Amino acid sequence: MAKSSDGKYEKILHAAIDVISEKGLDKTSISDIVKKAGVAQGTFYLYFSSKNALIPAIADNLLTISLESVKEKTGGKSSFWDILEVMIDETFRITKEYKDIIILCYSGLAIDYSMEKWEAIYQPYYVWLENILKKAMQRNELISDMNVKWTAKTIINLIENASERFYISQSQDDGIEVFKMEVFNFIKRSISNPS
Amino acid sequence: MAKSSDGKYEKILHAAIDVISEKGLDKTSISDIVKKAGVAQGTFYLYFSSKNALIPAIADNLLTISLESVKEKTGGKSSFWDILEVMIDETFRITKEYKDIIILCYSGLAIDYSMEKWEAIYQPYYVWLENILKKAMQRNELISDMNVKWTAKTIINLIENASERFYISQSQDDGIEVFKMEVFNFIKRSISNPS
Amino acid sequence: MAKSSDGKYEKILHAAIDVISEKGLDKTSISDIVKKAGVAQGTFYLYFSSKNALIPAIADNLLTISLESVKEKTGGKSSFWDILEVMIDETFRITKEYKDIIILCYSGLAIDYSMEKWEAIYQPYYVWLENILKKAMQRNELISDMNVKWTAKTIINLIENASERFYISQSQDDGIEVFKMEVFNFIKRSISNPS
Amino acid sequence: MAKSSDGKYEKILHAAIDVISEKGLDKTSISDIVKKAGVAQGTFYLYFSSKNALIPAIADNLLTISLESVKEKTGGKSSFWDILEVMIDETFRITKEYKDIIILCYSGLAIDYSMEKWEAIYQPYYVWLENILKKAMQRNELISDMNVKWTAKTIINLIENASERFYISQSQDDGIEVFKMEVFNFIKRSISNPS
DNA sequence: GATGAATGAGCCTTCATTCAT
DNA sequence: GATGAATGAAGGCTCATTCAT
Repeated sequence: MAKSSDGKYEKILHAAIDVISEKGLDKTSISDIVKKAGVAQGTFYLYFSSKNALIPAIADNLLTISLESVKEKTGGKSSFWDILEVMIDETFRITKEYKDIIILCYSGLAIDYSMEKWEAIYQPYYVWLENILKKAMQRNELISDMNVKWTAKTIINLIENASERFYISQSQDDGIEVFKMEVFNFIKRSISNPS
Repeated sequence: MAKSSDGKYEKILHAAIDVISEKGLDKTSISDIVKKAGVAQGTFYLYFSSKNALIPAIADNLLTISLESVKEKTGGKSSFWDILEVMIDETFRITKEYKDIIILCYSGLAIDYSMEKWEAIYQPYYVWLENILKKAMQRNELISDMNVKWTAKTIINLIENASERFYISQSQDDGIEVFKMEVFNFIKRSISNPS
Repeated sequence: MAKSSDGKYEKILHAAIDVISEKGLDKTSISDIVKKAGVAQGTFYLYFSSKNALIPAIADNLLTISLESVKEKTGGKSSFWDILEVMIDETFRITKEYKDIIILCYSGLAIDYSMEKWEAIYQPYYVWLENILKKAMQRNELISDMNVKWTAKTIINLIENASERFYISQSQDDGIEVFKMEVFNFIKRSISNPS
Repeated sequence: MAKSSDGKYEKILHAAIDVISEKGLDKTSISDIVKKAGVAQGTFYLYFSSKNALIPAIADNLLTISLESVKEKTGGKSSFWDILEVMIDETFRITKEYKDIIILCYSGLAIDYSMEKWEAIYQPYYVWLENILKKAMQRNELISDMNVKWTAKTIINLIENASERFYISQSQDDGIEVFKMEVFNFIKRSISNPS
């Protein structure tokens, strides 16, 4: 059930990630990608309809990696605050490691008014966190009057944005630990059950 | 007089905003811009070094408009919560009105790894809010153990991201008033002084 | 078969020679060349990296023609003086026929500081004449204390320059026969063995 | 009787020589030249009708310098062979010093089929050498059956070409002294009176 | 499915030249 | 004479896409 014969889909996808990370989306040509992937020019179009079709695939790939990593690291944990800590740690780690791909996703998804695709791609992450939140609410760890859907999205965004400010916008007024702690506390103050 | 410039910089800038909003950055050619601006092809390059040099200028222009609008609307207010409400209202309004430019800024600033420019452009907004926060802390409206710099950035981002999710990513699970209220409460719970 | 190349390289090269001979290098656009060659604009760049890359190819082509013609005409001759006469005749004939290309080579090779390429292109001609000179020395037709390498280059240059003065610089104080004879005698007086 | 007010003609000419020597003719814009000359864009056109009009002026300037230098150095000498030696030395020296300008003249004069201008520019040099040759013939230093006009041109060309091969085409099989000596002897064998 | 030579539309950019001041 | 902002034509080159093999 492989995507295709020789894993050419993956070859092209990873070559694209490599080259675009290095040269930026604009400066990267299909020619660069197929050269790196070791396939012919025309082969690209057997797997991707166009250059822009790459970006959702890349973004999806990145989010899948992130989510799996978070799921794995939070495997045994039940306390919401432990899970939140892992989410923060992992988001910072992944932002650092894949900052070039993240930039590419920003520039790429803005093309063609395809911003809505973000939401589709993030959907599994949102759903996962919604469930976490619900369980924590049942355990009275969190306040009860909370819009779970909205809060899940906001928390994910808040963490991601903080780490992007840190690693991409180079806004490093303080050390990374301060950054992480601020994120944690900002969220905790807002949604923990004071009981 | 009137020779130098003749407002050509502004003419080009606004023509660029118009055309790019309509067609998107990639599909817009310099030729489109100068035609709309009513200047010669070469004149463009007297004011902007390249096509990409437009984006920071556009972003800067947008933020200046936003900030001025917020400042004006909060003119007489002293309560932090009144100010926050204005910020939320204005951010949603501007996001709606200028959603195309915002998208363009996302994609444009991601090009050339010039993401750091965001921070420079936002600087005046950050500084303004930091001062607001400090005054509110002195009035005991807010908790005292707060990293003002970090919180200012986070609040601005949180509001913007929520409104972008609403208008751009079309994540309209709930009505706009719910969205706005969630933002307000999330922040309030996190930083208001419970005293 | 017939796919690869299909003689497109030659088509482009000869179209370039034709058009540039007629219009001059500066006034000739790639567009002119490909139109004449009957290939697409982009195809040009599959065979030549840039417009300037044409000139060495053209120069090489011209010298190959010249050398082959000289070799053929001197086929049966053994006397150095007969060979020299052929060289002079052929050089004058070719200069007349291809004066436009020669001018183009002068101007083209001067671009990009690629003058050294001249020497590489002339190498086969130099080597051929060096061998002729050596054999003539063994037959005692020529003086024995002669730097063969240097003399070969100088003789070739001397003939070419004279014919260029005649056809290109229009310095026709005297008839062509006088010109040719002067060249012949100048060289003969300098290197013939008086024995 | 200055060419113009502030020596702007000279300023532009020398700025042109400097910039073109450094960047090459093609890559040099009028803008570069006027910037270096410290005059306005439009001022250029008060002194030169176009960019190409520069080259004959530059070539003329170079030859005037060369000829004056040769004349000065041969001031007291009467022996033709002493004069020839000076000519060779000076030509090599000037070729080394001004190789970039010489290249520029090659490429520039080939434009617009203006090769004939070479001859006009060289005229004073030719005439000077013709007179030297005539006097030497009267002193029986040289053979008597010689086309003076043709020989003058050929000698000048032969020396120049040898030095260009040495410095520009980098054809340095032998040291410079060997090169110079070969030139001297080749000419001497050809035209000295054996008596 | 895989190839890669060929395509050709289109764009950014340069730069010689002009002209109102 | 001098200026330099403005012009706008022109062209080299790129590159996504196609299609015959």
